[in-house]
Amino acid sequence: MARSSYRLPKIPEMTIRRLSVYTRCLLQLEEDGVKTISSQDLAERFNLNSAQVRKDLAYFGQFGVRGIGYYVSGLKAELQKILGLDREWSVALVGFGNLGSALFHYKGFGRQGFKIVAIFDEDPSKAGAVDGTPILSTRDLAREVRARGIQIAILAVPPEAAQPVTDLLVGAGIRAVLNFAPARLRVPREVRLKNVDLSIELETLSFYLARSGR
Amino acid sequence: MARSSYRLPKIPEMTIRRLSVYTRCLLQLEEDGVKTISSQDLAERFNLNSAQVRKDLAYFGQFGVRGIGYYVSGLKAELQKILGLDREWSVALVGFGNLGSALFHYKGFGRQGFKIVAIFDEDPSKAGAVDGTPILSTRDLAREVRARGIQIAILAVPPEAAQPVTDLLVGAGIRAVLNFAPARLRVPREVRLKNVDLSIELETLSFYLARSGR
DNA sequence: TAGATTGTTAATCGATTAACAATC
DNA sequence: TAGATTGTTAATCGATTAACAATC
Repeated sequence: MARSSYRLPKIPEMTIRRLSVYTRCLLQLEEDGVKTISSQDLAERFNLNSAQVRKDLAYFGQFGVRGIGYYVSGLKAELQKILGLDREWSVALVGFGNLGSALFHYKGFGRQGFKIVAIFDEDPSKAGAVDGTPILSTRDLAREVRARGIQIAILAVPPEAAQPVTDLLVGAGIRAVLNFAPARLRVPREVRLKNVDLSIELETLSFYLARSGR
Repeated sequence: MARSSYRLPKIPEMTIRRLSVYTRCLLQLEEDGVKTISSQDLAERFNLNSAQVRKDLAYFGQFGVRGIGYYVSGLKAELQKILGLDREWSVALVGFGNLGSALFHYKGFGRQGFKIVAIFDEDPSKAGAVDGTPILSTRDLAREVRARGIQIAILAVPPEAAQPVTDLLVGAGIRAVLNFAPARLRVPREVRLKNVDLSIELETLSFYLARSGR
């Protein structure tokens, strides 16, 4: 029952976010035919410090060549591997109202290996399929999540449904939840939960406006 | 032309985000009829340190009573004022596709004084109104933003339209932009820009899953 | 080789937490 | 008054940045 006895070193969340930003930039650079890039050059594109770029990478290994910089496609591939973007993740979209449907059609997801393999909705009249993706009943959530080996759930249900649906997902062995419902969710520690809270984003903007006067 | 000669003290962004979280909690507590709350009690609800709660508040003044804690409705009112939630902000929703429409129907916004007073879309066939909110042509963006005193824009346009639309908004004197388009935008320093980047959120989840093994 | 740029250590900066005198 | 809890200072922790030897 003992877990692996050494701990994975803790990586700052901001480092992960930057890695994700670097990766996208490298993708673009590769398309543009750029072969190598220095930490200095990469940092400047995002108003970061070049030491920070190097340190972010150093958590995971040595990817550069002294005097040269980093080979764009080599580094891109390494970062994709680190971020788990070298494989496909099976994703469930739960809730197919306005927001769910918007997220489904959002191009950015599938692009990087996140594949929505099933959509779930309470409303049985929505059952069927969109663009080849089955729309199933929330009643079958647990069974289908297991059967389809779904690892990640995107939650776009009304706030009052969020916790019950999460409990079903957790019971079915989901490993990560990206929650858009304005509700605070409880999940066991082994499940990664990430909230996208639009109110907080708007309120931080509002703070700065209120602060700088009319 | 000189700006006010003293600088506003810099408040950490994380403090603002927590203030927003506290406010929502206080709203709930008030509804539940709770009269006072201690920093300890407030902190526990979010796994924070009580000193952090007190310090967050201390940036803005002294709101507590020694031996008692904080009066829920008093503190709520103070925080709302600090966050600019004691007034209405005029918001434009730009882009009325799937995502725009989802954001429009999202309940969370209007709740706290963010009023979508106009929707803009390229497609003239969408012109008209939803729930009493006018849908206007992006061609009239600058004029309408000025005429309606719109201060905040929510961007839900395709990535390639994001920068041109932003330029129009900036030209019309917008003060803050909440960007949902997967595009890196350039705005002058006096405009607050906040990106909601769904890919980064998903990729951080993916990182942790990839990391902890299958 | 000379120039460039990495990987890494040490210095700095900023945010979180502990501790406690002030005081309700 | 005794107990509780604030506001704030000082200690700690962690993340960013500067500096530089290693090396392509």
